[in-house]
Amino acid sequence: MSRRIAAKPGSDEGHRRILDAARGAFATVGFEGASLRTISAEAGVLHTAMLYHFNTKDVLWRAVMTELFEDLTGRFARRTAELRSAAPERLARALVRDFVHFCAERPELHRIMTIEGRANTDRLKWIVESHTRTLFENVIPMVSLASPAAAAGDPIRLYYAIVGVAASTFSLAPEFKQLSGRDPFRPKEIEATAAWVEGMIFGVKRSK
Amino acid sequence: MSRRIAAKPGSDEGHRRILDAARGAFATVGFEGASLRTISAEAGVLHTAMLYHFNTKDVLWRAVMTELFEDLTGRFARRTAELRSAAPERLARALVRDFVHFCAERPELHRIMTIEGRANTDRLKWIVESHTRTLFENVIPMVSLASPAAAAGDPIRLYYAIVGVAASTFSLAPEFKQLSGRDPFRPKEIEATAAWVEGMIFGVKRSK
DNA sequence: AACAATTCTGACCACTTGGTCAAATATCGC
DNA sequence: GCGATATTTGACCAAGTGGTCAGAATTGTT
Repeated sequence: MSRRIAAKPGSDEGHRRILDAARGAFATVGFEGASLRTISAEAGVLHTAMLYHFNTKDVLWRAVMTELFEDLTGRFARRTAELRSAAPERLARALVRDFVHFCAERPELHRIMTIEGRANTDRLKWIVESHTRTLFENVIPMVSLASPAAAAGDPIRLYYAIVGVAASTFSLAPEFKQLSGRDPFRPKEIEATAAWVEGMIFGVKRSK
Repeated sequence: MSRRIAAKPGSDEGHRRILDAARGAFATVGFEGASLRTISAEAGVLHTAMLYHFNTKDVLWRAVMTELFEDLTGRFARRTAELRSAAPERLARALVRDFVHFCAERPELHRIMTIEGRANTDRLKWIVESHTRTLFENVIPMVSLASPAAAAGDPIRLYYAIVGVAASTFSLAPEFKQLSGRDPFRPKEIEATAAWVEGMIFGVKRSK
């Protein structure tokens, strides 16, 4: 009956609900735009209780980002293990599709990245050095290995092209909907996005 | 000697300086994140003087957006007039290059669009109906006309692919710099961006 | 039942937010 | 010069900001 979120000490249900709310807020209005009280209210918590769990707004933001990136890298790691002995192109195509589905399921990562990427803040420095760079250096070579055309180009540009095309319809879903009348999160649209990215990287679509 | 920005009544130098400051603020921290006082300070004005010129924050934001879009559509109109009797592909390529250069000169448009596109606000509705839709319907057909591959695909997806690839390195310049050590605004990089977009739309690069 | 550790509450702080308003000042046509 | 108009100022407002803190409530352990 009480509004408290974590019945037992040590339970991290409180953390989870706060993280969920914070992720959404940071993704739509950015770090500065999100208010601790708004986030707390949506998590069913007083903002002071939240400051007890995460000492500052900054710590909360870092927790959100770490969780998001670990989800993505986890998916990549599992897929890489699964297709360890497959052809490079099969792995690369699978990773690209995984990424598109991740962007559809969790558009918040790209949304936050496109907010934080536009100003030289401590947050940007932290996120690039502790997450983006590793991801970039681990995944892009696999794609380049599988696509001669991609390998011939600029890896950094390949990275931004993939991310941009894979994520933007989800990241800008409200605009996409208003402009086209279509819902980018419908399975058909997600598949179309994946096909588009695959086509951009590997050229002609592989039949079947 | 005084801090006042408009010596003569009717002079719109005040408007211009305020618009410049507001554009930068809205582009980096978004509508909610930007504060009238911060904008005013950078324009060398009291926030109350600015509220005299633009009645509300909303009006100021709309003024910024209108100016940005009119710049872009103006460039497109001039180019279309210039190449009225040229081959469709030449016009389409020129428009794409114009767009890349616009994104490099004025990354604020894309930055603001990627902030506003993620939530269903009155601002998004207004901007799509009064600017984005017209632009989309006027320019994309020209590209589709010139590129069979592009015409075969989904116009909306073509639009998002072009915008994403053309603008993201500029829009996320700080991240791009930190990740690659390169400056996306250098002429060589701008040219590389244009070449990438052209290649994506028209396939193989046309030799000289 | 008593204990300490954990978790939650609510009052409070200094500061910033968008916006109003009356009064002061600057500029113009005359 | 004068009067009218355009512009700028600074005091002010209610509301919201991130954060602190002392105390209350809840918990697992004994």
